Amino acid sequence: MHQARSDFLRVMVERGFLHQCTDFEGLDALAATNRVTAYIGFDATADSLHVGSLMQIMILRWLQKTGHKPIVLMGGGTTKIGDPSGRDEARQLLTEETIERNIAGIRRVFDRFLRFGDGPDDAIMVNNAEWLDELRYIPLLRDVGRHFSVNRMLTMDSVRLRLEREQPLSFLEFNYMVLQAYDFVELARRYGCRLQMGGSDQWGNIVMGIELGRRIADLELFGLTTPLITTSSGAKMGKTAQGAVWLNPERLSPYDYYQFWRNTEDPDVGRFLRLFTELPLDEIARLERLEGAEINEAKKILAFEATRLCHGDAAAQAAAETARRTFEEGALGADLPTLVITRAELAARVPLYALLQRTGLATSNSEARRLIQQGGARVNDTVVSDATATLGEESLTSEGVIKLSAGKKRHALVRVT
RNA sequence: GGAGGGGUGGCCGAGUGGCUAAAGGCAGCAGACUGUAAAUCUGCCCGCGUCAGCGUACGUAGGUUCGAAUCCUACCCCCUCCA
Repeated sequence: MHQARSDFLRVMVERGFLHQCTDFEGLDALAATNRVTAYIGFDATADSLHVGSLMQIMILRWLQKTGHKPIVLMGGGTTKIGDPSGRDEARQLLTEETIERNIAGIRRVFDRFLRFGDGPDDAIMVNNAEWLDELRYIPLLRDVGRHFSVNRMLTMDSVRLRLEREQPLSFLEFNYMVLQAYDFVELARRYGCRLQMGGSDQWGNIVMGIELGRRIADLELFGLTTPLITTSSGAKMGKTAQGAVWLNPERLSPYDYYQFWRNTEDPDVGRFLRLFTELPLDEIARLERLEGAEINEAKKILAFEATRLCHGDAAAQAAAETARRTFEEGALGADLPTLVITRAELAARVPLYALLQRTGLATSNSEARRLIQQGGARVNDTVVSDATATLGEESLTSEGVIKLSAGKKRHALVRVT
């Protein structure tokens, strides 16, 4: 489609990050000759981000790699109010301390992907609470509010779709786009930020920011969005059995993160390699041509590279090695989730279902029992289908552990002290 | 402020006094088939319990009944229309 002159936009196009851009040629010309400062906003509702945000993280990374300056904007101000979307009555308001902690956790994720500092192309993280907290209503209405047309706002997708579906839309939420537009202008003033990026659902908000910048500060700003990413079977990406696929190791171990990518559906492999690894495009083209069982090689590379970016080389090696030993040799991998119990407890015999529950392979004893009855539970790779079975010291392997499995893919170890 | 409609299991959504731990769908788990993929078929899917047992559950709190998700009262929340 587009021929980009700038490294940054060329990467965006070639690797599939670009969905829409407000002025492709203009931005391209700017990025080809100047260092561009760009930002993406993130909520501070959890202490980590999940793969749903990974595209956004990757474009900030590419931005930096191609010589530009990324700003990570934390929505500390907006989070304080609480996102009013949906019909969910129990949205608890986050306290200031929680938000602080969340921002700190998210910062650790970004530290893996970006280089922060004071240099011209070092990334910075800023919190919109810095300016939103101090806004005064009347001045805001006079200076900013008068540039927004309600008629226009009502036609924006985010609002229109809600109204058409007769779903509630609070005034607070209606104002989100005003605040977000204001953020962009504030970042432009403070840091010379010229570009806002985001998911395709942010298009309307981004455009509002650009218009506001032109009206109140005579700024020429740009916007760029990424496509909404789903798996080829249509599922929203980033959900798994246990919940969201988190990017920090306290929430999801590097091994599980590796497994998430390892289990990518065939048709997604090429696309994911382009988006979530930094392998050269010709190498990716080669990998995605693999067919049948051979595509598993490509999935291993995807899993390894994606894990490396997020958790570092050592963790990725360990995860890959554990996966290899567990799946290809049927042996034990050191990285598997491990439960430690005392030798005395084991000697007194422990029900299998209890161990399954305690290792996290089942969420309750009932679920563990069902698992056993359905033939999905294995002890040291032998199926055990008696729901009343107990384990004792005889189950310890020569390595001094018990390997428990739930189905073919989920494994855990029990060790004694 | 007035009138009407509604709050059911992770989500959607049936259910108007016992047969309801609650139809159906989605999501999820396991088995079969495979390539740690997809699709398909089968079983499971509140908790505790070595079965058929018990405990909780249909917005919240009470009440009526031998018996309530279903009836009554109060409260909370949501939606629509009117003012």
